[in-house]
Amino acid sequence: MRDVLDRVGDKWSTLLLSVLATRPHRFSALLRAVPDISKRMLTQTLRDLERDGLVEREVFPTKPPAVEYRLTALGATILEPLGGLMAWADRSHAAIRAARARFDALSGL
Amino acid sequence: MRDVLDRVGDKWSTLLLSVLATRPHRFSALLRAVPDISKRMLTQTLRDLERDGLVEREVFPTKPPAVEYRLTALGATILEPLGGLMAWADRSHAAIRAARARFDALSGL
DNA sequence: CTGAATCCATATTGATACTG
DNA sequence: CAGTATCAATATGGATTCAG
Repeated sequence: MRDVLDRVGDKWSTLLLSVLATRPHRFSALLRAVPDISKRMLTQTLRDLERDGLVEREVFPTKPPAVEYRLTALGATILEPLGGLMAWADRSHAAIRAARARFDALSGL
Repeated sequence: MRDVLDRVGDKWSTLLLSVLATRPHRFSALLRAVPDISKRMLTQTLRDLERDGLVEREVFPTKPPAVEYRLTALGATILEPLGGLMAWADRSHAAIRAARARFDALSGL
């Protein structure tokens, strides 16, 4: 349970799942689609998602090789609950920012 | 957006929110309710949740002092989307474990 | 193009000891 | 009881380099 949510809560994992929700992407396309992710973290996060069966990897034996990543059926099922959470974050970010400002103001006294 | 989800994805934050969902708890009660969390991480996570306005802290000026933590109205609103994700994790953990076993078996060849 | 391997700086965390 | 302070161990992430 904990380690399942650990991945869900991972910054890059959620971003990658969101991007792959629209359509399959190649490695380099993901690199461009997710600003600030390093090649290293992209590889590692994709491996984790693949290991968990949320993403699948297809290699096209062209030269140079192309690799496409797509959501699996299982991976698609997480989009709804994940979307619920992102919607909450969207609804609440104003309130959260306000709370942070209040808190920080009081801390600095 | 990212930093909002960062907290949501945090292992201890989600656990604490779940525990506080049932009823307010005192510091030491939380320490007992969440196995393996250290005093240090409990303090820090509670501060973060308080700063974000999801949890509030009430000090009773007794001797020795007692401090109670409870969900705020905002904090209560996250329970539903969070529950959705935990339900997903619950539904999917078998499939995920199977996927991991498959993946690890192939990796070890 | 896709990725593995290495090196290194920094961030997180646990353990411990101390305080109001 | 409810923290804070400090230190040491570890984990994490970026940059770089190399390879199929």
